[in-house]
Amino acid sequence: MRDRESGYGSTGDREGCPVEYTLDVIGGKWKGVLLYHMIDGTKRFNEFKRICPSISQRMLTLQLRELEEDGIVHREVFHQVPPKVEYSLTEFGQTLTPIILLMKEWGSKFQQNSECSIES
Amino acid sequence: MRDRESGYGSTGDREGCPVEYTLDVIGGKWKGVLLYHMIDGTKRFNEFKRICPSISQRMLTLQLRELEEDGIVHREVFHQVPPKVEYSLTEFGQTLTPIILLMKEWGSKFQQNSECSIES
DNA sequence: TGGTATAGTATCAATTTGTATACTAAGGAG
DNA sequence: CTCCTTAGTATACAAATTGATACTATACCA
Repeated sequence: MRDRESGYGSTGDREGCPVEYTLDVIGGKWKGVLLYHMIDGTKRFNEFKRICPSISQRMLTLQLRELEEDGIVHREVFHQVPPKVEYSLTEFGQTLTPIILLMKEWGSKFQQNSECSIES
Repeated sequence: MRDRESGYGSTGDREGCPVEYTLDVIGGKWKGVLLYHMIDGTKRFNEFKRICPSISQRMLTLQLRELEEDGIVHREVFHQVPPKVEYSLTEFGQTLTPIILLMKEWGSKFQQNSECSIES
């Protein structure tokens, strides 16, 4: 598990914490998107690169590793040449799908430029 | 509305986008928490400071302003002395409550140290 | 005249996050 | 012998986010 230094004192001021905890797990810039793509099955490293080309290799690695550390994602290495690594949701990770899907619905519903949006 | 330069090309690789859009709106380090506390009614600036003392005054201002810019939160200034400013969810902001509540549920369920979570 | 309260700003420093580029390993193809 | 592939690391750097501290305005209260 990753470090979670919440910095809370012992004063019991943690009412907002569950939400904060959840956002800590899925709130990374790319995590929700990666999770979303794993809902419909296992994905390989380069598949992610193809699906979201705007994420750099380094960030992809880092975000996937954090998800792995949090027990959300299972990483399976196939010792082949060329190498093959598959990423999938763990059982624990699956418990997040309702949230992700709800976020997807909300996003589709309210995103203005739902089709093009590429400017100038 | 805030800038949203997604940096996507014109290749239509935006399947993950709704999730990304949603996270862009509520994914700020403190936004989910602030939203969560506004679900049960209007909050004043100092109430937020009391509820989550680990957020600095500056960040509180910034995050609330972003939520305001995104049309999620309504900010009402009362010209009194000492000043009073009330923050509440807009109608649009209310559409986010299912997500926030789901995140709260998930968080409460899986957070290890749940010693002092929600009162309710 | 000074202190209290609220809701902020302003400024700078530190931390976190992200990007770009080059590099590795290992086996097979040419 | 060199190039191709995949799934990364290593390094250097830039940008964005966050934090710490001090400061403002205004009216009331003593």
